[in-house]
Amino acid sequence: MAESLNFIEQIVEEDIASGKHNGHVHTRFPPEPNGFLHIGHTKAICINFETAEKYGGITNLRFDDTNPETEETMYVDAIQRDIKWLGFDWENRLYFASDYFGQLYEFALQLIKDGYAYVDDSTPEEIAEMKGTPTQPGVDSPYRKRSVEENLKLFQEMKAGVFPDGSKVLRAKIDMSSPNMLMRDPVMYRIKHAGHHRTGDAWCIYPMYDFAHGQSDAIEHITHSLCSLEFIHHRPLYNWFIDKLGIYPSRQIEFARMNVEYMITSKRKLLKLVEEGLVSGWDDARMPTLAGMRRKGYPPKALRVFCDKAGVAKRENLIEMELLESCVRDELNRISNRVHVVIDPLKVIITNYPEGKTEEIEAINNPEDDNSKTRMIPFSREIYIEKADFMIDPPKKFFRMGPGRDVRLKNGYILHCEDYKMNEASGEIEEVYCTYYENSKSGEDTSGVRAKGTLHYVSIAHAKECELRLLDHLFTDPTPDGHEDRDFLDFYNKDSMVIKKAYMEPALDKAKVGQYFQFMRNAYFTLDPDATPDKKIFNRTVTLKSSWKKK
RNA sequence: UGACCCAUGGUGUAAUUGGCAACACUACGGUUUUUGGUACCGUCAUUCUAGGUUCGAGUCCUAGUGGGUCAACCA
Repeated sequence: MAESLNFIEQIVEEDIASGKHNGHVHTRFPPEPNGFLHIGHTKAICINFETAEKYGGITNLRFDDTNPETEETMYVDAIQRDIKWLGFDWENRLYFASDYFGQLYEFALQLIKDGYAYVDDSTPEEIAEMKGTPTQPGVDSPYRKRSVEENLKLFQEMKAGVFPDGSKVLRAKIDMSSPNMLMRDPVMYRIKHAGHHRTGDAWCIYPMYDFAHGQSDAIEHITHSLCSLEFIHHRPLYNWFIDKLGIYPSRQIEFARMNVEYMITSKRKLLKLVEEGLVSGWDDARMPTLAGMRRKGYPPKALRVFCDKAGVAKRENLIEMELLESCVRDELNRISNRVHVVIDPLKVIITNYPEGKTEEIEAINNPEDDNSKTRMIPFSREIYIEKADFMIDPPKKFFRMGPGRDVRLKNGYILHCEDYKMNEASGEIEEVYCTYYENSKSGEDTSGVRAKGTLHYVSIAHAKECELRLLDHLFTDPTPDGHEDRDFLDFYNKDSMVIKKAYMEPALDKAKVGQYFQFMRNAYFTLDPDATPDKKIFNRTVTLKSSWKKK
């Protein structure tokens, strides 16, 4: 049973088989530090780290920090924290493209000397004009024929800071009539008198992506440079620079980026959500960022499995949210402790239970875990159950509480519903009266009573209040930025976070950030960092599946 | 009036490289259950179209059709 390989793995295996790079596999993840990592990056991180690991190779973390105007140290820190949280390790191989500015400058000098680059004084508009269109060839810049000596002198002066921003650029001399727009003398260096987050004011010229990325790959001896499909047109240029410079032949391979329903990955749009206050920040639990998903309660393992299951290919794709949620539930089912929390309380009085009496009932924290510990749940005469778990006139398939019915309390007794009190004016049920079967306690049930349904509850006297943040899709449309005539904000889901008060069992008082809980029969939750010792706040990660449907 | 990439169920990915279309998610049935959860079982496709090569085509060839990408001193 040969396990099937994705197309990248096939290429890697062919390379290993042919002895290329002595069978070494060395990848890199190259984020630009101008935003938080999101679900799309997660995919790229997994592909880069996992393919290297699969073939005994290693992966570098390299910040592509060639644009001083948008990049910040804060993002550098956040990005590292997020990758570590996912569980990947770049060990001591943390690099910055800015570390190579000196080397890159030398490379540029080399190309100028070899007649492959020239300084252009044209304005951005003129350069765009001369570039032509996809269907019309471009024309040569009047500065294209400058001598090597003049180019060398001007480029050195650019570096020395004698020219203002935007007055000159260094361009590769390739082919202005190439059908590939990127080969029409692409800009290699531009002048920016701006402070850089790492190099400060040491430089006033900065390399463009195309003259930094491939060269950085080569410097680091990256064997397989895995990137998303939109860079496919850059590959000829990537190879052109490697060829003309005679440097390490890294190979660029493109895969289709992963799109997920109800999520957007445009940094510009994500930043807009933050800046307009539609979310509380990059780590808002509704954001498709790693920081946001962590806060929402998605376990890192679930995210990794999700990316693996989504697969790797070159075709456009839109992954259903259900697959992500399935992965999250699967992991959470395995690792989370079960607890009792009542959200919409209905008071139940157990009339034959002694007033003032309290019992502690032992409950298993996680039945899916053989090593699971237990905890004690208080039980007393007055409890809360969910409003939805009681009906005056229930249909036949309703297995919960109703007048005259028996129902099991999870980690408790079997109750027999005797009566209820209804508010005549509102029609709302205010209290329910039950009796309990004394010999029906969980674990030592000798009553012989068979109850079809099982409810969760909290003892009113022992329950504590907490706040729940019921999270839902940030957008009401699966592809909010996929409509030409509509702005993505038109689909902002106003109900993406609903705040509710709830009653929790006392054990939850010790909940910590990073722990996962299953609020039984309801959903998975995790503690939000906004919580204080006095006020517990839980984020709803994902609901439990339910085959019970109200008509 | 160009170049490049892509095309398999509702979704995503497979198919030993020419040999009866598989897996996962969803949906819908059912079994088990002190969570209407979990687990388990079952059901759901004439591989974009038309020709061609072949004993045999999702895989190869030709021509279409459809979708995506490329014209930032962003990455």
